[in-house]
Amino acid sequence: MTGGEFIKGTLKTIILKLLAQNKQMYGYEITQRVAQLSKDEIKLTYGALYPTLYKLESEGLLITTTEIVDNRARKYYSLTAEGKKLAKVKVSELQRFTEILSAILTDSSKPNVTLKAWES
Amino acid sequence: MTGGEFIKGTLKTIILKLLAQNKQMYGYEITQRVAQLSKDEIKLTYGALYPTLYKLESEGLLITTTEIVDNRARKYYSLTAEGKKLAKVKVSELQRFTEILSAILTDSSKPNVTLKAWES
DNA sequence: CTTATATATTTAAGTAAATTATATATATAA
DNA sequence: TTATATATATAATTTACTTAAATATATAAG
Repeated sequence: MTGGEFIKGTLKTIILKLLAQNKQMYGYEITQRVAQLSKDEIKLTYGALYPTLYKLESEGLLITTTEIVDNRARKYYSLTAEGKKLAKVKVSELQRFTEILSAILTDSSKPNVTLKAWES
Repeated sequence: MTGGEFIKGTLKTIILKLLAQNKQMYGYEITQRVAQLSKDEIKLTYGALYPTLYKLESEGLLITTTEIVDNRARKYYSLTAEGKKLAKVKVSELQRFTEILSAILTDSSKPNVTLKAWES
């Protein structure tokens, strides 16, 4: 993923979220969708995307079906029941995280003089 | 950082933000402040925190001063001019990123049938 | 007085997750 | 025929964490 080093832990969850919404998507499509939703500010790299998809597959969270489109094999990914469950959990965790992060970034308060535990 | 694998690329920016706001803080204080602001949902690990502080120092983004408090050395960190500049940039980049991420996570639209570039 | 908990910093080892780069292949546009 | 778009795969490298352990002092609790 490119366009900010911030993506780091979030790729798996982003993929789960998109697949939870679309039933089936192929790799390239996922990169285009993220680009679109982010107004080109986030570009997934294939070197990150495909290994992550294989990992999710190996964990039983998604399954693949291959179709021939325009004479080329296209691999579609869709969530298993387990994948759907995890998607919900991960999406809500990440949403919570963005809220906290946002709160930290917009906070303007100063810490109180740090009291020792036994002073409080 | 613990309490979510989502932190990954964000620690440096969080530190810069807190120091931009407080002129000087010490390592332990930073962990407590993040815990407080996140209602204990994010706990920085020292293994992540201190190496990041040293890296920021080696990059000229902050300087340290040591004070003796309660008979123990305490190392205070504060931003250099360059650190302050970078803090602004990074905080606004990360804010933008959280907005995009939040948009992706809450989006409920389906992609159009993917048009080929030459079809659009 | 001994133990547990809190305060405070440091650093090594291991792992996970990305980036970068490369390879392969077909289709359409210029 | 060259460039760009579509599409997947994977190796090598780098970065950034987690986990764990070491060190040291202070206060609280029993």
